[in-house]
Amino acid sequence: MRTRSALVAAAREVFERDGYLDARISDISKAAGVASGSFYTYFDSKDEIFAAVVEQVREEMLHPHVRQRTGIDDPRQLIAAANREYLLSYRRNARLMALLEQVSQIDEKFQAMRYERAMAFGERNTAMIRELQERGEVDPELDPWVTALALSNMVSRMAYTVFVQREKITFEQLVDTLNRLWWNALRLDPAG
Amino acid sequence: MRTRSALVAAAREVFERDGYLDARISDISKAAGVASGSFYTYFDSKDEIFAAVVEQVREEMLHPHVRQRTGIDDPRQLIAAANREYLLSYRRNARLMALLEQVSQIDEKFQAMRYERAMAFGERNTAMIRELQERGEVDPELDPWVTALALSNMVSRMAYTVFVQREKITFEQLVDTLNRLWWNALRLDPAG
Amino acid sequence: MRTRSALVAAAREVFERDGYLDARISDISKAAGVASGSFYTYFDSKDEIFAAVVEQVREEMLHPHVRQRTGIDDPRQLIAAANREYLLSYRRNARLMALLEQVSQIDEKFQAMRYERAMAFGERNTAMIRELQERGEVDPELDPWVTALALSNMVSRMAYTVFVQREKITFEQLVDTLNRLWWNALRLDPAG
Amino acid sequence: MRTRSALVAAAREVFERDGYLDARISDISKAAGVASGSFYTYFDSKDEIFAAVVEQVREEMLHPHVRQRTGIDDPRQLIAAANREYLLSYRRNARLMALLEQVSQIDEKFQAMRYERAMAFGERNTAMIRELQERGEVDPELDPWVTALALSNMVSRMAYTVFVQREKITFEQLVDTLNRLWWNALRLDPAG
DNA sequence: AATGAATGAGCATTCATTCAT
DNA sequence: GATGAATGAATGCTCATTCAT
Repeated sequence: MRTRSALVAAAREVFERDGYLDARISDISKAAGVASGSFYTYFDSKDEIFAAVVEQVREEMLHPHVRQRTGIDDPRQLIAAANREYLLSYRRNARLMALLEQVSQIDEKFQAMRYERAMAFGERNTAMIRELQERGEVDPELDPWVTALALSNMVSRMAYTVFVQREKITFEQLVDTLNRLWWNALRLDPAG
Repeated sequence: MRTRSALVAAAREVFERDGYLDARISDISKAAGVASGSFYTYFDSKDEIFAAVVEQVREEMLHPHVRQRTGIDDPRQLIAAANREYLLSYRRNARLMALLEQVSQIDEKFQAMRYERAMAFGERNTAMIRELQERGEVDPELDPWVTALALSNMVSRMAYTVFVQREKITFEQLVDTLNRLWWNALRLDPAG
Repeated sequence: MRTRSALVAAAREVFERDGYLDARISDISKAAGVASGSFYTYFDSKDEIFAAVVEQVREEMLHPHVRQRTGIDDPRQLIAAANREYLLSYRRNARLMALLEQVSQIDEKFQAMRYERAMAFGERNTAMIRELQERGEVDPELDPWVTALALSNMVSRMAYTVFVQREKITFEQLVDTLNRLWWNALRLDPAG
Repeated sequence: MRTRSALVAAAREVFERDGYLDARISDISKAAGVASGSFYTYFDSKDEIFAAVVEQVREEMLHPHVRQRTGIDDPRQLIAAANREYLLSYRRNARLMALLEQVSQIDEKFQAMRYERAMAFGERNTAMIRELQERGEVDPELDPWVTALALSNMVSRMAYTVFVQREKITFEQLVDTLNRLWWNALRLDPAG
């Protein structure tokens, strides 16, 4: 099992350093300090170990930051909190997020994974928007599903632009603007 | 020159069918009905012929749609027109846009190309937003540059979601929601 | 015919610049300012045009320097004159001689050519040595044929060492030493 | 290591049979009875394995023939012994010497190698000639360095002529004539 | 005779995967 | 389980040669 862990850790390093395509299985084994053949005791292919890397990171991201919704009730503050959390997490794992973006363009399996993740986000937000519309706090003309997807995409794409492509925008500038855009877009009154 | 055209046409076919990575140069030659060596009379590498495909499509996109801004003055209508035009164009070339997205994750040269294109869009919109802020028609709290990038990203990402990932959203639903989100986000009053 | 001449001249340039192996037929045509296909109107292959280059140089070497033995009778002076002439000619055409050396290692046809040339030289010298032995002026213990070959090889190899490999030896130093070595080797008395 | 040895042995065979240029790496692998890819476990290129072949032969040539100078003091005998030893060794490895000659005309790396070897020989002989001149046993008019190079070249070139080009000269005839030519050339008196 | 685009055989090289130890 | 040498399929690229114009 130590070998397996070493391989996953090494794989993350190598993937982040060389990119998915240029990462050779022999490089991963070498970085893990094991023989090239040992790779196949635990994984069958490059995409399988990549999945393991992603899985490991997902666990890391969940464990220490299990923020149960801390009783925030104001929708504006709720949105702001969610955006900040997402952006912090993205920044923390920027290299891996870049990698995921890359791999999802190369391997269909991961394209599906990313898609599902986006949909999950979307659904959660859809529910929120719909509820707020029913409460009369949000522009009733907006289609909740399309709106949820669009705003989520806006945030994730900006995270990519700033943290991966290194567009020179400060973190606070980014969060602040995205929050305002969400609020405005939904016509969430500050009075809310 | 007939050979060159045949190669570019064949390349587009093969790229759209197999993806950039799986497209073999020999396949392109074969699809063009020329000898494998003929490829190298016109191109030096796969990315060079891909650039030619992109260039050709860009020309196609410019020619018949040279819409000089037809005297639209209302910012809401201006935004709506731009969104519609962009989405129509994206839908028309969806396969190629998907390809560009893929290749820009694989080849740094195209990553740069896409980045520059995004920046150009962004700058145009930044200027518009700044002007509208000065006229008092747009939320003055928004940072023009971050806002422009965010909203552009929102639109292009939704185009990808709908036309490439085939998320089931109708064209009118999409344009309509994106327009509203732009207007709301900027706090552009319907009154103009 | 102008095309043929242009090709031969261009071939010499290209061969001397790039070496036999790296010289491409298309380069020769380009250097001659003719289409690549035109090469085949006059030559069938690289070694054929190389033969033409060699032939042309051979003609150049004969024409202006037709030194009939100008009544030299002293064997020592005869040898000295032959050595000097050979070395001057070698120096004048050093690049081509290097090329010949190279090509004779690559193409059997030219190996045979060089061999025959060496034999011709050898035979002339064999006759001379035999005659001098009969006159009692040369060491009678020496085998005329082996001696002739050995001394010829000594001179031609030193020409290569000095004019091609650029070993730092002055021309006069070279001629002088080789002359003495010939004379000594044959035990040709200065008294004549 | 068995594979490496098999490759070097096979390479020597293939090189001697086909010549350096026509030897394909796949042929060498095939002759060694290993997969084509295995070649690259041990060598990076054709010239690298050629260097290994040369190295191996050099070792073979050194081991069994470590002739410490057996107290020969007479310069004539010393020269005779050196010539005989050189010619025997050349004859024993004639095919490889021919190959070296060929490759040194093709690959600059080996040209340099051959040149250095010739210089080493030359320097040893230069020292000997200078010493004999000081002792008054050798013609003082000869330049020691040019003489050493010339006589060395004479011997090595004759070895090539006889053992590679198969000029019909018996071994004893060859050694004997070359010895006399050395002695005469230096004016080394039989009296010692 | 001249052109030069088109041809396609030929070979080096990489690297995921296997398997005897 | 671990090893790592051996495997061999797969493909890009060059360039001498042809031939329709």
